[in-house]
Amino acid sequence: MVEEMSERKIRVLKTIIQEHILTAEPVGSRTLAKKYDFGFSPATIRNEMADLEEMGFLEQPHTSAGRIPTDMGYRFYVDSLKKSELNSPPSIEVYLQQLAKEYSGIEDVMSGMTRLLANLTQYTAFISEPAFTESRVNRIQLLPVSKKRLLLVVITDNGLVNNKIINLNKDLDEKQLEDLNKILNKRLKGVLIEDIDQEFLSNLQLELQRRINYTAEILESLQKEMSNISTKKGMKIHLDGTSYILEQPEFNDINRLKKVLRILDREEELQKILNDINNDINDELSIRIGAENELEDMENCSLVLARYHIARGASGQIGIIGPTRMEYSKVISSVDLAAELLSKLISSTGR
Amino acid sequence: MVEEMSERKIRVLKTIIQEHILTAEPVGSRTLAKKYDFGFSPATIRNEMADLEEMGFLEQPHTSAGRIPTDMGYRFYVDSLKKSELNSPPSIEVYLQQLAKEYSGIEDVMSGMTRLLANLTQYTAFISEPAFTESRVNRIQLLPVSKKRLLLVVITDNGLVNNKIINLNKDLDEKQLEDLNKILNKRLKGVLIEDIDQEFLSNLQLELQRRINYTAEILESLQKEMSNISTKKGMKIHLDGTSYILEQPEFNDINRLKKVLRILDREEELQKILNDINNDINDELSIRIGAENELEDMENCSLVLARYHIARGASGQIGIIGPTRMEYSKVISSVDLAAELLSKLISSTGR
DNA sequence: TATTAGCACTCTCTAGTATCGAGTGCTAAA
DNA sequence: TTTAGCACTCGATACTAGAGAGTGCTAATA
Repeated sequence: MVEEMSERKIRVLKTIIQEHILTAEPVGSRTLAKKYDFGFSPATIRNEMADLEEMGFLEQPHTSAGRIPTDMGYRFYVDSLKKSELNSPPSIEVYLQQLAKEYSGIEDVMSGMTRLLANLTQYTAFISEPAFTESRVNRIQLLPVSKKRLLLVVITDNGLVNNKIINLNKDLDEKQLEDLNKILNKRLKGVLIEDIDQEFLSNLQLELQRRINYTAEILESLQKEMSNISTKKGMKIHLDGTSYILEQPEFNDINRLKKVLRILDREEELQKILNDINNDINDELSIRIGAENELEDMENCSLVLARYHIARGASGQIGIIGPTRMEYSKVISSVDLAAELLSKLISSTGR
Repeated sequence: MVEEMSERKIRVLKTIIQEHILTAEPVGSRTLAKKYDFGFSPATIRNEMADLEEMGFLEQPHTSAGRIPTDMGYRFYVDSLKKSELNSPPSIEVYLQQLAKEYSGIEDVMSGMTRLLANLTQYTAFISEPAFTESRVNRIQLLPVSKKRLLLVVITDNGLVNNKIINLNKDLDEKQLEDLNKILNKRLKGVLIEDIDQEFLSNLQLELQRRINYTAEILESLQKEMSNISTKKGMKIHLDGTSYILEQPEFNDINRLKKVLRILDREEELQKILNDINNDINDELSIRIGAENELEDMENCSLVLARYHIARGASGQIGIIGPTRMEYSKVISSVDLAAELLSKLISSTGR
């Protein structure tokens, strides 16, 4: 029952998948034999196809149609792709210099890269903002915004910036604020973001209470924000090229389209998907094909994503969402390239 | 030829439009007479319909179908709606208190309100971030992020916050930075954002050069950012409920859908649309129906938007994009309510 | 024994045709 | 001025037939 995968079978399978990716139609033996110059006849291909179907790599939409790849077929294809060499990416340096001129500031780089990746691949692209894991506080600053309102700015040793408005019940004068800033910096500088938890801060509060009459609310906000940025909960996701999905013939079916767009419309949904993948592979390129995705509504989609890195520890995700029938070869090399570019763009200090 | 608009015609027209909004189908005289209890027969309605068609308020998809409203028909309907009373919105205070608890910080309030408005109306909602017109600098602060990298934070007198990373070619030490911050604050506090232009800054530079050796790049970035935030160019637009469009039967036609989604996918496109409307009406609720929109691809859509205000001058836009056949009554009152809520939520100092 | 030509069969897709029904415009009567 | 009546229009739906692409199986071939 369990057949061996002969060289010829592999060749046939790969060709079918490539042809299907190209045309979005079921692939038949006759067409295949005509278009590609195998050394054998359609009948032989038919036999191989029947075998490949039995093995689970192909399926027929209906009895008298050609074959289309199953998720398992794509999986085989993708795995064999990763081993062989991919399109060597164009020189990174060229891109880098140009991009560095166009964008400044993380926010800007992120949305710029998302767009770039979407344009490059012609699929929907996303980038999640970096989580602050293993980052240490380098500077913390409270600035007065208006009466009873402060801006909290946190800058880490690896150059990440986060800011947040804090609403208060009482007012603090300039002098108190300056004191507070001094103490906070003194006590927090060099501390790991994830270590600034409730316990840490209630100790801090004891010290503060002696000098400043009103700190509970500030520390509470501080703690909440620290936990947010270190766990990446609610972390922003940049999205671009959503409308490219519409160009894919498999999504002319409005119900399929709805499923996907509903996911893309909900940031929390995406966060959940990314976090799940986050946990099981840490560094390599991750690929989820069709039903490999936890979410049932993603069954017609594939997801290709990489992790980009900023200095020590801090990292985020960048990738593509497209139909199962996507141009994996192109997408994989593009995501790879984009991740590398993004890492360099953000980490590069003053380019 | 130019007929008078009798009371009865108005009644028929309005009823047809309401019925069409409800069903999304062409409205026929028989159905109408059966469902609504006019004092006259289908034949009379037919005559009125023929008149209304000649006057441009209705049209027939084909000879033997019922009537659907034209853009002009909707326009008449909407104008007459605005005069009569709309659904009185629910008590704002109730919402306010709840929302103020959930959100903190502008970013948060904005995306929260966008989602709220989308859920309320079941159409796509958007909010543009407030432009800094008529805002004055209250505090300006440069913070070191890493070598050759600064964070510029600008806080205005009306409580708006903006920040931006600046890349430098040289490095500044703490002392220089402190000096620079002092001088910048002294010279810029109270100045209108839009007054901080090239000329203003080149004067400033003369003064600075004496004390700090390296400022050109910083001032250049400062100027660029000031011009960005005062002209609202590239101002962020929050969007939510995009997938609600899919529920509208008129967008089962994939080509119509493509047109709209392609616009929503491009922030610049939206910015352009909003800026155009921005210019011609300043305060009241603006409504663009179908072909009234400049953009041809918006011909099947209507846009309802209001301006929200934060303290003196600073304001942004909030609204809905939906099919021409939208529930104007509900949408108008919702947008009105949302604009008011947003204004209060953002301006409220410490609620 | 592996391959292939031949052939009957299957199933989707498209075009053509008939029918139904909601809706219209027009005419003539109330 | 309104309305009942009626012939007519046209999209939507259902049905049918034929074409085409593809298959699996069998028997002949290398």
